[in-house]
Amino acid sequence: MSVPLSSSKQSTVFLLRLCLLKPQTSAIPYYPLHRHLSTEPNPPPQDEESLINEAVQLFQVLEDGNSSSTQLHQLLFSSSSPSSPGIFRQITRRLASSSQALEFFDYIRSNSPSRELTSLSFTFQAIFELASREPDPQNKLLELYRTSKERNIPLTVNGATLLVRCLGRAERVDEALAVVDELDPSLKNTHFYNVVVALLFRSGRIVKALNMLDEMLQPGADCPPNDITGDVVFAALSRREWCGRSISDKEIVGKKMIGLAWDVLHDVMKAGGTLEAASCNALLTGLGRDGDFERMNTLMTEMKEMDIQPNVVTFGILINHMCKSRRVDEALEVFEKMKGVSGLSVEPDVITYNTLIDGLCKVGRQEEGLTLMDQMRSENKCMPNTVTYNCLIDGFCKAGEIERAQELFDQMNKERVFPNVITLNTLVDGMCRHGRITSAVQFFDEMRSKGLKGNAVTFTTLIKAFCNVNNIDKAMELFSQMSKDGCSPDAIVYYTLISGLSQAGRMDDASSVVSMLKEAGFCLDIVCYNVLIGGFCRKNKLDKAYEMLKEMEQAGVKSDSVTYNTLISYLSKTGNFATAHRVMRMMIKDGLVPTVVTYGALIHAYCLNGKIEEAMKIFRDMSSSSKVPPNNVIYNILIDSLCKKNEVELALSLMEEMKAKGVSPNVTTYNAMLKGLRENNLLEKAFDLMDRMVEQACNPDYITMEVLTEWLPAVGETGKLKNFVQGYEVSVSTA
DNA sequence: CTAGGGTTAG
Repeated sequence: MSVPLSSSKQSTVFLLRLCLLKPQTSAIPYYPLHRHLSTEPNPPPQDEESLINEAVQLFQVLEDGNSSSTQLHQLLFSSSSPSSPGIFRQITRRLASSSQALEFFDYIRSNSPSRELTSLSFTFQAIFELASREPDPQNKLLELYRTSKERNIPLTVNGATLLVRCLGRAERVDEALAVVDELDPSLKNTHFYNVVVALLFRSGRIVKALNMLDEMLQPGADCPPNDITGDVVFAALSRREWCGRSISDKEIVGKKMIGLAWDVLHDVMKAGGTLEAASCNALLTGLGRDGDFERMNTLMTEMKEMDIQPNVVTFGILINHMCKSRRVDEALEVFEKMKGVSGLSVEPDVITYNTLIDGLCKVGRQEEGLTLMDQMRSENKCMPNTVTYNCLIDGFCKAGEIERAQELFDQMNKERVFPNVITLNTLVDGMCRHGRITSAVQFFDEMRSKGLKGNAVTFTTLIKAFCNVNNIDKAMELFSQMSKDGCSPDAIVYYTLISGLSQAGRMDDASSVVSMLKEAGFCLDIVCYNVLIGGFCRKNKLDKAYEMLKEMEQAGVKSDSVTYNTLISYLSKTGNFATAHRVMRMMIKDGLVPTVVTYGALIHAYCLNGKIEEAMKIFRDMSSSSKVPPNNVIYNILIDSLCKKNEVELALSLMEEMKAKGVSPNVTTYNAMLKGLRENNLLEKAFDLMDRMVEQACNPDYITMEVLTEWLPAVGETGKLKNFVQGYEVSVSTA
């Protein structure tokens, strides 16, 4: 039964479909729109049928030079000929080829100049249809499209649809979009929009696709979305990798998608449609991705009100997002609740457990994670899998308990839970981070011999580790090894290596890696440019740094505040203050705001150049304008410089100011201050600071200890030094 | 549900 629905109902159908993860039969009758969109006209009545056949035959012989033109003319254009509106289109459809059809079209036009435009449009559509079934349809259609424009024949919606679909298939998206713009907006129908939106999503033009969808949803528009539209949007929504977009774009688009889905779901609710947990789960996932806890909560409440049973996935989403925001105890509460509250219990599955175990490990509660693994076995006969072990191994690695991690690795092997590349990478990373690079490489080799190969992540981890210990040669060796191992480097591998080389001052090597990166088809991003600019500056190669800036401009990569700060820091450190200030003005002109780092760079450089008054001036400036309040790095620079200039009183007053403004001192602050106090033998002040350090649990470092052990015993204050050290031992034992 | 990346002032 096909009952025409009001447009609001039709959009409900769309909304409902949009919200369902799996297609389901809708409770609301669905009007088969496609029947109205079909390009097949109704079969002609019998008398017309014979007229059409006759005309087709006459036209074909006319081509051969016969003089049947009068006959044809009479058949088609005499006052007695029963020309129904679609008659020419019918004839055109039956001609042998699109080129013949075009001739026929011109024939009618020259014989019936008063022919109305719509009729001609439909006839031309028939030519498009013929061409689309012939060889090389894309070029033929484009050619015909040009012809139609030359002859001033407007497109029909189906003609346009055909063109868009055909061009889209040939990935000639821009040409397809030109067709879209060409079509009379009032002709656009649902089918047309569906084809266009699908094409836009497919070609990654998400924003444009969403705008199109908005057009469809406009109250006045006569093209309500149907289930196909829903399918198209859903396919796009679940496709996570929207390649080639920047993060901010992704966010905007994601928000718009979520917003659409949110409205959709609520329209369904208002319309009294039936919803399943799966629909809500899809939306919850999106909201979670957005970090929108508020609306997640609202939705959960609404689910309850509407008697929609949450399932294990629903709880999984909630638990996951609580864990991800480090609210593990709340996650555990939800976990307990799902198991047995108000009669309807939902059994946790291995994913639920893994999520929680990971959450616990990520906040350093890996022992509890281990307990939970035991619990899943015993309480739920739910066996741990590779992911379970990976989470726990990572937890113990991050805690520096590499042996425990290795024990878990052995245990999983014994239980025949097979390690995968993530297990490998997790252990390799853990070893590297805790100074066991050699073991990491050994383990990597061992696994490879057993058939577990590494991937780009493994190599990134090792390359970074070797760069960190300044073993650049080994890092480069690994980089060349990876291609030999049949593992192609991704952008992250290149970035890591470029950064390591730049940090090590090996700018020639860094440049050659940049060339390789480009050869591999990757691009430098802003961070990578900043890394390189910083590297060139440190090597005093300002010309190279400027080359990078030029290249950035050509590549359309905008400088950010880090870029400017890097330059300002270099310029001012080399005494080039005038240029530094000029660059700062450029920065502002460029729409960027000087940050605390910008001021820090200038202040530091003024201090280094002995211009402490200039430094103080900037410092007072930033304090008063207070848009950029000084942080402890700024104070540390000044305190250190003042102490070195023997202006200890001034330094002490800055420390008081820090206290008043709630900027916490750190070990660097205390070290600078204590050195200054030692120079002036201001013992009482030093004791005061030492007490403050203990109070604030600010751990002394080797510099602190050096200063104090050289100073206090020499002035007979060994007791104070002992107390100071003990203060930390006490706080360690109470912790 | 699990693994890897880089930058600027002390």
